Order: sequence, then C-alpha cells, then structure tokens
Amino acid sequence: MSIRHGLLALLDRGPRYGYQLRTEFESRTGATWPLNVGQVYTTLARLERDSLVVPAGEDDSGHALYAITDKGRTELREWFARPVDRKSPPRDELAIKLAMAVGSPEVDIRAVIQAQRLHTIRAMQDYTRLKAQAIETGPTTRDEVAWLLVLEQLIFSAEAEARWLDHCEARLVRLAESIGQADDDAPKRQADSTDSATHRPARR
Amino acid sequence: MSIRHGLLALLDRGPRYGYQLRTEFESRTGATWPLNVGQVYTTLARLERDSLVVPAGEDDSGHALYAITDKGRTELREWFARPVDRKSPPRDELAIKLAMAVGSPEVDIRAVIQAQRLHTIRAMQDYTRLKAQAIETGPTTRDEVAWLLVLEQLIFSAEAEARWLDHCEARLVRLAESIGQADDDAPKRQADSTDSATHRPARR
DNA sequence: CGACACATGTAACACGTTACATGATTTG
DNA sequence: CAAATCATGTAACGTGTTACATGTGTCG
Repeated sequence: MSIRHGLLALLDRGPRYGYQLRTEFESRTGATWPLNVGQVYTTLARLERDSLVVPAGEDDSGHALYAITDKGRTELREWFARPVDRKSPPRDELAIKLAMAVGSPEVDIRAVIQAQRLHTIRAMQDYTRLKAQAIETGPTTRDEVAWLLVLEQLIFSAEAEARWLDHCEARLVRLAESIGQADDDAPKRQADSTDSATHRPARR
Repeated sequence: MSIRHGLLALLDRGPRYGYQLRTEFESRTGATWPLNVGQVYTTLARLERDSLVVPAGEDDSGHALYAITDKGRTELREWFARPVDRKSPPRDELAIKLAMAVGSPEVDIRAVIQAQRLHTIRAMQDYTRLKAQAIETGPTTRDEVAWLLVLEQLIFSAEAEARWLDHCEARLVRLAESIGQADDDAPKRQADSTDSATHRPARR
C-alpha cells in the first residue's frame, strides 16, 4: 500500500500525469526505490477503480492528467493519521532465515550471520556516503530533505540489523552448549514439549 | 520469498504434511507471524510446481506428506548462503509516508511522527515483555531460541525506528526555517532545480 | 540518422492473504 | 452432544513487478 498512497499524496498537490508521478516519486525518495513507469499506470488504474482518483483531462502538452477525489483525500488523511502497524510487521526474511537456521543443525549459522553482516555493513556504508553527499550540498528543497530522511531511515535500520546480528552471534555462542548436541534428527523432534506443546501437531 | 524458503527449510529436516508445517513454522517464529493454513497448501503447490518438493506418500495416520527434492535442497543452500538484499530494500511504508509528508505542507508531520512513535514504542514494550517471559523460562529447545532471536530482531528494529523518528523531528525543527514558507503550491514546484533536475519531467 | 528521454499503456505473473467448503477426531 | 482442533484443499483477490508494444520529440 505504499505506492498507492504515495501517488495519492503526490496527486493531492494537484493534477499530475503518469510519467510525472514516477519522476516526482523518485525525487522524493531519492533514487532509493526506483519506480517502474508501468507500475504507475497500473496503480493509477486501480486508484481509479476505487474512485480515489479520476481522469482530469489533458495538459497543455496533451498529457493525460489524473486528479485526486474527495474520497481519495479522505483516504490520504487517514493514511497519514494511521500509524504503520509494527505489531504485526511484515515477515522479515532475515529473521525467518535465522530462525530456520537455528532449527537446522547442519546449517552453518555463523557463516550465514557473517555473510549477512558484511552485506549489511556495506549497504550501510553506501548509504552513509550518500548521506554525506546530501548534507554537503545542504538540503534546501523539500525533495532533498525527504530523501535525507529516507537515507537516514535506511542507515538506522542497517545499523540496527548489524547490531542484532552481533547480538545473535553472542547469544548463540552462549547457548551453544546448552543445546547443540540434542535433538538432531527429525523423528524425535517432537518428543520434548514444555510450553510449545500447543504449537505442535499431535503424534498418533 | 520467506514462507517459500521457510517451508523448504522445515522440509529439509524430513517429510512433513501441510498442517504440521504451519505448526512448526509458527513455533519457530513464535506466534509473531501467524501463518494461515491455507497458505501452506498454496505454497506447497507452488513449490511442487517448481520441483522443489514432491508428494511423498502418506503418514501412518494418512497425512499427505511432502518431501524436499535435490533441487529444493540446492535452492535452500543458496538461500542460506545469499544475504538478504539490503541495498534495494523493500519500500518501507513509514519512510515513504514521511517523505510524502515532508513534501506536503498541509500535513502535520509532527503529528504523524508522534502517532507513529507512540505506536512503535508500545510495540517495542510488548515485545520486550514477551522477551522477558521467554528468557525467564530459559530457552532450551531450538524453537525457543529461534523465537527469542526473532523477538530481539523486532525489538532492535522498533528501537531503531523510534530513534529515527526522534531524529526526524529534530532535523525538521532545525530545517524548519530554511524551507517552510517557500514553494507552497503545485504549479511552481518545479521552478528551482539544482541537482534533482534529472529527476524531473520537463515542462513544456 | 541513431540514441535516448519522454510518454502511455497492456498483459502476465509472483507472492501473500483471506474466505470458504468439507470432513474426521478429540474433548468438555 | 457440541465445540474445538485437526486436516486438506480451492477460489478469488490484492499489490508489486516485469516485459513488452508503441509512438513522439530531442540532441549530438
């Protein structure tokens, strides 16, 4: 629902045409999240289907304009007012990967962590470099400020991820002996159950 | 691609049937990401379509088993080896929302930040409470360790988000006067261009 | 002239997700 | 017996994403 609302927000500033929306979207978020042009048109079609936007004639240059509707403005206001749900967050692939790795003794989990950490830190450095550039010029336009914030979000996230990975490694080392050798093959995996019994299918 | 690979990882430990997979998936990730049962079956169908799993007869109790194939194992190994891409991260809804809010003067961006922060912090507290419980019992099984790691990932992320929100607020306050009054309506938004000219559609 | 940016779309697919149908088995 | 859990699926929809088709205008 990001593109949808993003486009809606752009249209709230006045009628726009497809190609223009892509351009503005990208200049708001920096080139961080390139937006395929085709997607603008499909998204616009869906927004129109839901009566959040309507075709609004043409530009001086013949561009097909779209305008936000009242319903669209309402939806947009609600979107801004409604916090992004972090209580049922989207499944994070990395978290799932590590959770699965923990449960699979044959996987070298430290290698997984190490590879990810290298990647994450490199990404963080790239973002930091971009941020330095962005600050150097001094963010003056709204677009530049917006991009700076996005960049910083990426940096904060990457940093948190790196720290989490360190934490995982430390925790796994600490717990290595308390697990480790037990429960190595499939059939007997459901033998011991303490509180997670409710999560497990009965064996009959 | 999280569920797909998650199920594959579970199947790597031996043949499983659908319902069982959901149960095991959930006990690995804690109840953090409830998995609709139907989704297991659709995902299994797609995995079978791609020859990553095959039907493997029945259980003693008549459950329809699936087994991972060599191709599936290869795919799984590659998945573990390949870091999750953080250089072209999935569009983060919150980042987009703030980027759009910055560009829309009529939006009360501080209210948006404040609402989000409350939500995020509350989520963080919930997770922290769960973590305390998890640690209290002492994580012994692999499942419990996995869940603990997932929980901590959520906590780390939420914390980073909260800090980023604070940072945004501070930055916006600092930049308030240097922007603020300029560039308030749509038509003239494209007048001043420094480096972001390349991002903007030409006006003709 | 040829390459490239501008500009508008359509078709097709992937994954995630929910709702529904259906029945067996267990348990209070 | 009724409700809940176990168990297997199907149908349908939503968003995100890519590939393709097509044409205009511009610039070196």
